Amino acid sequence: MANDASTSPGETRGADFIRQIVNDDRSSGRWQGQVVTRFPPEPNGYLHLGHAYASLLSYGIARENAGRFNLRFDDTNPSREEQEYVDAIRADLRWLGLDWEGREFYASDYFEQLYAWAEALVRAGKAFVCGLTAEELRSYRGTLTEPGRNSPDRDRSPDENLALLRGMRAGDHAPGSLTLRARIDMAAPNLNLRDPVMYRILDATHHRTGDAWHIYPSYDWAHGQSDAIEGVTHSLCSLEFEDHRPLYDWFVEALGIHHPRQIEFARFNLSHAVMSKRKVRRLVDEGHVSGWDDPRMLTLAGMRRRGYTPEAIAAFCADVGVSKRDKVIELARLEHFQRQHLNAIASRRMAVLDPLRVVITNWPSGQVDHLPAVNNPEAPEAGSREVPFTGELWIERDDFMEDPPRKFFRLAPGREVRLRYAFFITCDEVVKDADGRVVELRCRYDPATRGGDAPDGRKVKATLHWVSAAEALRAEVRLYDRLFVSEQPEEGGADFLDGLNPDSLELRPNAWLEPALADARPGDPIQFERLGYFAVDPESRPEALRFNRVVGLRDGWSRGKGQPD
RNA sequence: UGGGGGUUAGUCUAACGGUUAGGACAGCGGACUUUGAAUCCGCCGGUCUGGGUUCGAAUCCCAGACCCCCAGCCA
Repeated sequence: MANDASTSPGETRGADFIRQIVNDDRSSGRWQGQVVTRFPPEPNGYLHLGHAYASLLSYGIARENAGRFNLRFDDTNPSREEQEYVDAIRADLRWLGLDWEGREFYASDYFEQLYAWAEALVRAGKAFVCGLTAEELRSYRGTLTEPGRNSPDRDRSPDENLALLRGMRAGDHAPGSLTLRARIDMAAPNLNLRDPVMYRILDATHHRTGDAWHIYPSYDWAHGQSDAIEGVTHSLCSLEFEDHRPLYDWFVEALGIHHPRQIEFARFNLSHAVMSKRKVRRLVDEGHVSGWDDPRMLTLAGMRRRGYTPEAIAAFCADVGVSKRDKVIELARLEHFQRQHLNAIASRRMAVLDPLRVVITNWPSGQVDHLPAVNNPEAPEAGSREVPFTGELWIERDDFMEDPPRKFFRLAPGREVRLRYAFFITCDEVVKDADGRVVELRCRYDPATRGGDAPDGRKVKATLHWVSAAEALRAEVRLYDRLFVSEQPEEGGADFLDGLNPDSLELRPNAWLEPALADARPGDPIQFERLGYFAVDPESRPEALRFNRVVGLRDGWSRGKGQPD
């Protein structure tokens, strides 16, 4: 997690531009050196990798500066927000490792205060009730190049406005019939300043306040004031709110309340993926994925299910850095950090995904040997386990070729290879079925090579993973790959769904696992040797084991295969 | 053709007028290897363009190009 020592107060070199600002503010004594940040998700969907980045950034900056970090649900639009999402967001953030120390707030906590402030602005002549319809409002707003026009209601008296506003609150007016607008400048080049809407009348039940309110604050009216109430010092948000900062500042100034500093950063896109809420929702709604937690999704729920670890996500987010330029991060980068973390902690196990039978012809009938196998070569303290070896085994079908090309050095007729942790075997005979398909290999083992070394010093070119047939556990293994073949599915005119990867999920329903995998639980970091990192799916049951591939091992063999040599 | 941002290798990022423009990821090559993994070593490759200031410019100035965001009673 972020514990960047290079960002102590006054120190700016090496720090990103936001941390430099925070450091400068601390050393200049602004806000008495306090640092308070917040993460303000709207509970209208599931969190994804981009939210992880944003939340970790605000959380990290608070921690590095011995400050506070608040979680605040931005629940100002009851028509699309639900408790289900609040619960999911909370769970995701906890899983990520964020600790808001009980400071879990809601914009709706502040509805009463916001309303009182609205009346104050009305009294001060800085807000008015407007009777323009939505369509009229749009036309009065002007365009990017032409100024807007004042609302006919703009100069209504404060008393009348107050009466109307109270009526709005009381439910005396139909949804859409009136709005409360800030009285700023209809000729402002920044459209956000053209008398923006503060309150709209909504006929909806709020997930927390129920039917207590008929009016709901807009984002602009709620956000800065919520920050102010919480004493937020540095309010971090993404670039599209840069245009809103003058309005953010205008409101807190007009109210004369605590004035947080809004700082905007660029979010990122991941290659071969979509991040926008709208598109992610469409994947779910149209059934292109199994749900919000489909392991192919970059939702935190999906990534958790897939087997991604919060540590890897945090390392990835820290590495992406903070800037204001558009960025598309290569998926390989995420995978790198995931491999790096799992390599250090994953238990090595053997699993055969696409099995080919091997009979050891000279193995003493009925005998079972138990061979010690290292759990994690990167962590000797993880110890070892024993794997059973018998005369009938499964190996990976890919690990045998009847007529191998030059650089294939796994098993082939007449060739000797090592079975990991076990013995050298030599392939004597290939058994085929009526269709010519290889169904069994008959091999001879060398008893002197027990453990995997030949006393005579002879070498083999390959080491294969294997599982003893009698003791093996059957499982379904799911191989996940990028959801999109196109690098940037969101770009270009074509429908982003055209870029869907038809092979993003490959089932291996007949996999065989070594017995030690019987008690693996969801969340346990596991490497299937030579294949990749895998995780137990939450829906896995003892009688129907199910594993998900998090990410494959780097594979120099298959990478080089397509290249001319 | 209004306003607000942005532009350093394929990707992300560092540089704070003085570095042979650094690092990571990707790619390529090699060493090692009981995971074709990991590890180690090496290579490839960059300052948007054009002027100017300066002994010296990615950095400062001028002009231009290109990209992103904004016309919800969404956030």
